[in-house]
Amino acid sequence: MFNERSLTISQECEECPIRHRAVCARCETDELERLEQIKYYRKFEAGQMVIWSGDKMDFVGSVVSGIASLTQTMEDGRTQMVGLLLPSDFVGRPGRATAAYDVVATTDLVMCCFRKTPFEEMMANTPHIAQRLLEMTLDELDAAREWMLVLGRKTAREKIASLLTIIARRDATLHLKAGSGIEGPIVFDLPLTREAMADYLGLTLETVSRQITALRKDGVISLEGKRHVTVPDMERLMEEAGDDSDGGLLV
Amino acid sequence: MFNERSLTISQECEECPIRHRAVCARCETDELERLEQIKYYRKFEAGQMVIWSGDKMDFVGSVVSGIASLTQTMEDGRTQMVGLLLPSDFVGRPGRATAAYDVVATTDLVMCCFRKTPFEEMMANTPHIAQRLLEMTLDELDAAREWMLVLGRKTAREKIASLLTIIARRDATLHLKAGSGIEGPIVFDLPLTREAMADYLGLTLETVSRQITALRKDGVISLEGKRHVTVPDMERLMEEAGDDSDGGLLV
DNA sequence: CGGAGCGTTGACGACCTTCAACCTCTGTGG
DNA sequence: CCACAGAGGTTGAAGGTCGTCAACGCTCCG
Repeated sequence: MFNERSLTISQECEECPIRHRAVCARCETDELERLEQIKYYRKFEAGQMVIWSGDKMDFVGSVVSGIASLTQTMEDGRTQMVGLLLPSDFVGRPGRATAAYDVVATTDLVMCCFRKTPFEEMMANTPHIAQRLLEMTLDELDAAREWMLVLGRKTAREKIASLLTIIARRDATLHLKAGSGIEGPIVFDLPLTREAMADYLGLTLETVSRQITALRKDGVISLEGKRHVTVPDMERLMEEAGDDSDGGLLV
Repeated sequence: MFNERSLTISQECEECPIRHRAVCARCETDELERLEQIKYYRKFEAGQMVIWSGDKMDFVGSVVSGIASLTQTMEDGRTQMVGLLLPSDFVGRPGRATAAYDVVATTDLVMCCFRKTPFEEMMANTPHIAQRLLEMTLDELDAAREWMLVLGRKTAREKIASLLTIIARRDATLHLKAGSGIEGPIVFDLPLTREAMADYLGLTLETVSRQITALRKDGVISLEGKRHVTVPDMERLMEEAGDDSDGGLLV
């Protein structure tokens, strides 16, 4: 296979699609210039490992495009996804030498990376970066806790509906920037295989498949192919997820 | 009942039991003096609500002694504990106006509080506080993700063993400060009711009770009363938890 | 064509929940 | 002083949800 890791991708920070949501969101022009000097891009193909748990982690970075997943694995092979990394999400922990989780490219993936030491130095004298990272970490903590409720207390059907809700909501905030209302059917593609969904939800892939079929038969969603989903009534889906229909706190 | 909230408790930061682990851990003497001016203590009795989810949250603070829990509740009453707050843990989110979770005093509780606005102002010009808060938040995120594996993939027996392991480990790091080895039996009291354990583990209280009985019958633990636990062989307990026996990353 | 990857469906059974009875301990009031 | 209620906990029986094992379909690709 062609190793794409070494590809050089040139991109100005000012035109970066994640400029205003990533760890650099609050940086001023001069700060951005310094970041620009130490950044480099890496590409991964779908399915490729980005980092192995326990390995030395000599870089940190942001997801620019594509999706990556954070997973934990037990000795006997049971695995649980503990995070879904979307564009602008941050990978790596300043101050820690080794990776705590496996990071896998779920789709083709582009990351904007910094070697750890220069980044940590910049963080020390650039409050804007540390502030933004704190904000992002607090958001992730909220998302993780939200997910604990899903894992601990929801039924298989509710779990699927919850996942679909999250993906639909994220897609909505991405696409319709203008406040074109949340009415009408919502359409999106599942970025995950049935197995990845199962790992996310603490289910087996068979149960995921069955519950998706059930939601389809009950008219909550409709499918074209395996991955293309239409949600005719978003409120209905959220009821199935067991959430308040007035929308969660998290975006 | 006697309302203990208004009690004044005087305590010097320098002599504070959580001085070196809490959000103020990195503060210099002068920074500590400023914190001392805006801090105040609050006491809660076991079972008392500290904050209701959705309520306006006009303070933040640290747990000084006792245990509090963070819980989420669904409309139909299902509840999931999403965090266990031990001494030195931080409560509240700078930058957010309302509480995202219920906070309940699980035992009698003392908190060191700051009104939110003055604290946020201090944070803005005291990097030591923001740095420490970032560190603590990253630790909490790790703990939450560890817990996602427990909730999503472990059996009831493994869940109980995991909880016991966490409590035992924490108790060990608290008590034997000198490196007196991790050999020999470990003894501690459960700070949670069976119901609270169930809420933490995503189980019913009956299942918790049955699995504790099973672990006792199998000699993994022994009990005096309902709450006093002896672990004769810590390694055995960790095997039951499904963890690597060589100890997790998290303390 | 054969195989791999992804997905669906069925049969069966284990694990856990649900519902219920009962126990112990503690504090309260007659 | 005892009765009683309530909280916390244990145990049993029955049933449902979801996991396991297996067969099969589809699409893509060498």
